[in-house]
Amino acid sequence: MSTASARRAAAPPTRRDEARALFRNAILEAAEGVFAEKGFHRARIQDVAQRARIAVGTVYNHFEQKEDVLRALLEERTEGFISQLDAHAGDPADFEGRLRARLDRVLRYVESHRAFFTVAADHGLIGAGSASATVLLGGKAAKNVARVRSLFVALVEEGIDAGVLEPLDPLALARLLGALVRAFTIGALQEHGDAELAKDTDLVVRFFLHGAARLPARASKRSR
Amino acid sequence: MSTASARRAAAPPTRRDEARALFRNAILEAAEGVFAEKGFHRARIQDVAQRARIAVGTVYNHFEQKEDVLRALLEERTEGFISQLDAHAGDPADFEGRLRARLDRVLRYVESHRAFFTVAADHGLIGAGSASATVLLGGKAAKNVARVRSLFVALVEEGIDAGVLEPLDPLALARLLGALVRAFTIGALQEHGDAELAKDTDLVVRFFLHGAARLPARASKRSR
Amino acid sequence: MSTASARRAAAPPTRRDEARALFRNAILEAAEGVFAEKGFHRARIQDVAQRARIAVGTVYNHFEQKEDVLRALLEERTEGFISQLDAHAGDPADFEGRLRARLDRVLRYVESHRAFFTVAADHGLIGAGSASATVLLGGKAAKNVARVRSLFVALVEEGIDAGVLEPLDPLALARLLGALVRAFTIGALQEHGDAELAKDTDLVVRFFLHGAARLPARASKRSR
Amino acid sequence: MSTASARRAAAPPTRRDEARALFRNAILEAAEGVFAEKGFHRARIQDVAQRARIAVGTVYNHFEQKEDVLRALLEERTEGFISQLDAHAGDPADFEGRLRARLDRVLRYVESHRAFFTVAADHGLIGAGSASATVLLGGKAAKNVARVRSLFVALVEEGIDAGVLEPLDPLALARLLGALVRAFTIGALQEHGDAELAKDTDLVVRFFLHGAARLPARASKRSR
DNA sequence: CATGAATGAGACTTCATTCAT
DNA sequence: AATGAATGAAGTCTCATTCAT
Repeated sequence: MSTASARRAAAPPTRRDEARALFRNAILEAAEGVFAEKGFHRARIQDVAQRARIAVGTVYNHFEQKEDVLRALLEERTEGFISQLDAHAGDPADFEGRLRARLDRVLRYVESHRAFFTVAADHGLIGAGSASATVLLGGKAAKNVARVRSLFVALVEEGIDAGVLEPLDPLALARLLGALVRAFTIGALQEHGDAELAKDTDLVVRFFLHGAARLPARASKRSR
Repeated sequence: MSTASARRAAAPPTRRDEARALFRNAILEAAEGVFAEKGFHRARIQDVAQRARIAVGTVYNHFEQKEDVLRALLEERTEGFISQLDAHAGDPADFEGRLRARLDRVLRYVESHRAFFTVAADHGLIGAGSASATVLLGGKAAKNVARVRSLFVALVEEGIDAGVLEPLDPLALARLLGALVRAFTIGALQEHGDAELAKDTDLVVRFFLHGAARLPARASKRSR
Repeated sequence: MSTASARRAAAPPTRRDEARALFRNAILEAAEGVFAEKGFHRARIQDVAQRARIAVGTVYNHFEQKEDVLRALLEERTEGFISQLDAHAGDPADFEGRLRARLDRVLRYVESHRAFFTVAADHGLIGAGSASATVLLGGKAAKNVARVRSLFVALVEEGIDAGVLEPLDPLALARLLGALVRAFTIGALQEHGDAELAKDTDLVVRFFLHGAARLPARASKRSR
Repeated sequence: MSTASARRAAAPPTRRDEARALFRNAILEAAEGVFAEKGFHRARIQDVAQRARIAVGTVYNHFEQKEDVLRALLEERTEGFISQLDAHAGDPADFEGRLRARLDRVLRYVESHRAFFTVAADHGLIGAGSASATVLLGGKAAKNVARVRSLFVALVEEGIDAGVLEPLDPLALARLLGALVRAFTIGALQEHGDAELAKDTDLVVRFFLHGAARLPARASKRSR
């Protein structure tokens, strides 16, 4: 996009580059709020501009179209989600521990970015997307969805390899996991806007591993 | 729902009533297709009229606003979903059997109404809805969502009472079940438009009851 | 465009067809005036609508884009110009007479459609067009220009065949004739908005045939 | 025209003046190209700046408005046209020779400034102008048009005085001459972008003096 | 009641112009 | 002065809704 910034990719960001980034960020943050409140279609560029305290035209200096704002928002912020879901250095060694650590991070992350994930829900970031979103964003969003999905797949494959998960179709397992995450993040937020998501990490792990059925009085229980 | 039919619930439908119903139905069916293809906002009343092979004005003789078409579509078609999810006369007596039967019906139903459920996904019928949909449909859709949710709750409570499910928070259990249904219907459809949903009934039941963890050669199995 | 009217191409125009034509005409007439006054780019669709005493949207029911209004105006009205320039039944037999009759009609026609030809001048109908017009109208206008030009060419070829014109390059002769027509119609109108064009027919013919040089007391005159 | 240069008409140009002139020139040249390609309205100041390899703001340091760039371009470059059309020191003494020499220069000049004259055509420099141009440029362009016209008038009056041209209305004769020049410059360029205009000088002179009619085998020819 | 053209509010987007650096 | 991002007025076009036939 910016020829200038491309030319000096290696150089330290100039003051001008920083200013650009500030505006860009302000726009995305404003858009996040407005889209979350009104939905993408009902949100006017003017609303976004107003909330960002800039002029309408300025939005168009940073994004070619309204849709591009949504796309950028999605792409930009998905990174955070993905990096939480990804393995971190200090994660426990055993699968269940790793799983819990990663889901815990994800739940906390979503909790602290409610507005964004309300928007994301509209546009198929996690689990199933919507028809209109698919039409709207075309293949662009698909990339993000695919990345998230492949992370889920990798995670369940890890579990299968560790002998913790039943060696079923990894796609089906990943779908289960994705559904759980979706349900206990976006789903929960939509039932109670102020839900504390992170407190359900254990439940999610439990549901994922053992489902809802009554657990027999297990030897494992005694050992606790 | 339909004021007209409610008013004369007892009286036999006149020819005029039938004609009205025909138009209404044609409109709803057309809308289902158009909404599924383009998303509600991108769909023009004219598109709906065209597909129904009627004039634009005629749509307005049956629905006050564009949104009413969506609402009616949602309300009308949700009935079917709910009645599949509801208990039927010949359902098995044991909880797992009942659960399987009911989920199987639901999966089949969704499979045979793909277009509608693509729309429904956009508007929060099952599991979590979207921000824009909530704004758009206001309290009207909430009622349907609530009905579906309470059916899920009732179902899991049945399972708890039967001693099959762990006596956890029924809302959490219901959310798990809803998430599974959503993932293996709408979620699956969006990954493969031509997915055969019903073949996954067993998987859904299994996931719901036992999760994804490796099942040990269990004593519980023998005891059956 | 109108499927309906196509379906009954042969049938007599319905009342609806007539209404369409009325609107279309009103729009074109309004556009003619507005474009002539302000130029195409400065003319707003709203100006056209206002002058036609209709709503903005109505313009768009008849023309897809603003440019289409200009195109239609050009195409539609060029017919008249061409039919005046074309041979008529009662035209004299000798070349000079025919030429005079045809030019006379053309001058009268332009005189009675000043506004249109002021617009046309902007867009290359007669003689040379403008850069912006070429960009603007693309190949569409080219067709009309070509038709007019070929009429001029045919006319001069007639003159050559009749032995009245020097057998020079017909394209050059046609360019001369076109230039004369342009100069004594649009050119004259732009010098004096209220010029009476038709009184210059003789001058145009004279210039075309004999140029501006002083005519000697010619033998040719005697020989008549 | 340039206030700065007028103020110090007598003083030698400082380095600063020269720098100004360089920028001004670069802008005008860029504008010439852009206007010719896209037409004035479609051309953005940014396009001009880009082609001149300067910033948008710089254009505004040299011209108050976009229209001023067009005006300056027209005024500045018209000088050249006029000075070619004007009498030069070494021009032949007889009228036809003078006429031919002057037209030849004009045709060559236009040929070597194609882009400009494509723009000029849009804005009424020679012969008839356009409605939008008249509105746009107001009285400013009129001055140039008037100058060119008066040159044509002076030229034909010379011819009348010399007894070479018929003593008709000089305005009409001038219009004829202008029309010919227009047709064989701009007109020709628009038919073939790469036309060699100068080779038609003889034709223009011939048409102007004797029109298109077949010339009798004249005694005058022998007498040369 | 069906029809489909008319209506006009509304929103995106463009781009001339300004201005802080 | 040069720069180029910010500004916001303005105009095109869309489409839900109305209404005369």
